[in-house]
Amino acid sequence: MDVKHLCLGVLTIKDATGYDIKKFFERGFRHFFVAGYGSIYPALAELHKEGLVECREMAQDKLPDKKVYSITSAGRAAFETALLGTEPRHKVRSEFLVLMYFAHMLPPEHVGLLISKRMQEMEKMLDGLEQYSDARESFPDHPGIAFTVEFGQTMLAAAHTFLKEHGGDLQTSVSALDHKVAS
Amino acid sequence: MDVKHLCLGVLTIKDATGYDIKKFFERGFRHFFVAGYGSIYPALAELHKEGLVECREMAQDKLPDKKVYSITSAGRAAFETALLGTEPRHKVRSEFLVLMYFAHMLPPEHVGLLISKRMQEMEKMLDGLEQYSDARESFPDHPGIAFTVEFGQTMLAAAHTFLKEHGGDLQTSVSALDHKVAS
DNA sequence: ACTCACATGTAAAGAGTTACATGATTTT
DNA sequence: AAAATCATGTAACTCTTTACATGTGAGT
Repeated sequence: MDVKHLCLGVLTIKDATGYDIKKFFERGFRHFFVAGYGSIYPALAELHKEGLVECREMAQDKLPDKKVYSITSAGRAAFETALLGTEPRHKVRSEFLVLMYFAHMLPPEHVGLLISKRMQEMEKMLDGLEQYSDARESFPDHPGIAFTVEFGQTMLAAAHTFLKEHGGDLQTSVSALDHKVAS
Repeated sequence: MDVKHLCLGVLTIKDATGYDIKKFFERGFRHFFVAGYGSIYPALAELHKEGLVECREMAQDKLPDKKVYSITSAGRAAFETALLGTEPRHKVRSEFLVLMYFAHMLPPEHVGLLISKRMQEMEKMLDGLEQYSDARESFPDHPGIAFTVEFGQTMLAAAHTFLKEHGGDLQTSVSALDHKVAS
């Protein structure tokens, strides 16, 4: 399941331009999949070459032409096959937690700053997901959308609470160590 | 913060072979950083070339020679610098959640299977973290270890609970859609 | 003045994964 | 008999990230 297939997946929901797809990613699944233009545009070009999507070019006033892609029936079939063969991985790569792991090697204030920054990011993501709070009604035949949104909300809330409750303690411990080293 | 720097980080805690480092990764930070031999061994070779680690070769009976690495003072300094310059990213890439997002395109039993598999994996990871339940006492000058372990336990528990409480609903919704399509 | 939204793309570099290659010992 | 543990490494492949390249219009 790479960016190419995910684009195909988005196109099963609605027609879209590369730009739209990026937006869609950012809103709906930023918390579990990230993709930039550098991978989306080449993916769409390839899908087109393979006949899995069609493309209508639309001229615009004072703006570059829009390329609206739609999925073909071959594309839909390919996506379904890909889904069935996808290994259900779930990988986290957190430089933030690496930093927390080695917090004892950082200035205590830096630790505090990192934690509050991370909390802010989480709040931003939670705000983004809030826009999907009506997913159950808006997408009655896509129950997975509400499911993943609620999953994301649950995870983000749990992480946020953890940092709020234990972040201070970590900073305190690091400070204490600092003083010991200094003495 | 790449595998190279993380290896350096592990070596600030204790001397280790490439094999040991992999073990260490698996136990202590599997929930937020993954690395295989294919990235660890080349990383150690480079660190050695750069003088950031030293290496003692130890012959063994009936087993290949062991290469035990230790960090040098230059290595320690390099790691501290790297830490201070590390962007606190936290990225999730979940094919599992992609599958859940598109659950309506999968056979309902498949959805159920995916969820229970994922829950089992989580249980395994929780078991792994349990071995670190005494981290606060075992590593009194590394408070970040207990912090990240508890963070991981919190996240895994929250995810597990979510799947337990809502996984069935998703499967039910998908089943209902299936019948509608069939009719 | 500056930043955000709209809109598409390329190219090089960087990083990690997977598969390959080898092989004895211990546990199940 | 099979699987896991111990132990090291290479090479090709795949994929993504980052930086570059260009430009208008609207809002603050």
